Amino acid sequence: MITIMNNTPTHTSLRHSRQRDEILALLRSTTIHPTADWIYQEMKRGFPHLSLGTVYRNLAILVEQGLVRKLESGSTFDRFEARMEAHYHLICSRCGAVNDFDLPVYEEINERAGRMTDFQIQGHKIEFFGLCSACRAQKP
Amino acid sequence: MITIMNNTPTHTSLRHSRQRDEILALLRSTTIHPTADWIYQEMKRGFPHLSLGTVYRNLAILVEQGLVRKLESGSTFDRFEARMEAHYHLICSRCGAVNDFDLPVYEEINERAGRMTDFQIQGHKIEFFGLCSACRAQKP
DNA sequence: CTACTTGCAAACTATTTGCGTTACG
DNA sequence: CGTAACGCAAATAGTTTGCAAGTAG
Repeated sequence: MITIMNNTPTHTSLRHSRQRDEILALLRSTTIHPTADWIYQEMKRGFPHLSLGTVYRNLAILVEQGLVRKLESGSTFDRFEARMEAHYHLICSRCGAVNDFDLPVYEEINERAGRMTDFQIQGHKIEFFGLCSACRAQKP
Repeated sequence: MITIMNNTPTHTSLRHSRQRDEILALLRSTTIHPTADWIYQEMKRGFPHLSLGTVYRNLAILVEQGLVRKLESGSTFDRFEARMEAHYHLICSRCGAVNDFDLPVYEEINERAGRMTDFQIQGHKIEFFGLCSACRAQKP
């Protein structure tokens, strides 16, 4: 049996750096959908001279390589995740926390939508918003 | 029959200004989901000394009054709309154009989601992305 | 060796804010 | 009149970029 790899050449270098590997490892180790600055702060222990520019540059490369996804989480700053299968998100409208939300993905909705528009639909995104349990417990 | 108006006092002034009225009128007259800068450019004809700060300040007030909604459209800039009933959006992943998309709104999905999480769900947002007809026609 | 990557610092973009003046109600 | 709203300009915040030096392959 022959397996065909979908190794679309990414036009991006195959070179690694300890910094880039660590950013990916960090993103894979958490479900909090970190910001660039969170990653930066976290990594400064191991890389005392780390630059925020390096974090942003590597995040862009990882996104381009399809290893990381950027979330425009409805805040003033972006968040990132390394969980690449389709899934939805739950966003706390008070504290901004982002959780994965494993509602079954509506695959059919793209086709259904495609029949209703001249857009060529590529996908969809669902974000639920509400109050996380911590914020629900707090005073107004 | 007594109709109870849900006139929650908005804690926002009831005062008008020609600029604010015009911003709302502009937003109500279009379906393109304008940016603050688009509104600014558009209004400069009638208000030659208009300030971008004024546009932003009024947009914030209109949002607070529930007359306008801010869309974080997945770009570096925000877009605004005055169509306030629940509806979804279609976003061109090449040119960033935002269209309304009148797929019937899944009301039930909030309750269903609520049973699956300790978040107190307030609502959801669906964005479809793809290529608009103009971009589909273009060369890569 | 030779690019790709880094750290540093400056630049950029969208948005917000302080302040003295204008104008709506 | 009093105070919300204005225009102007400076300030923020998050992100991007130019450059000289470092480093992975």
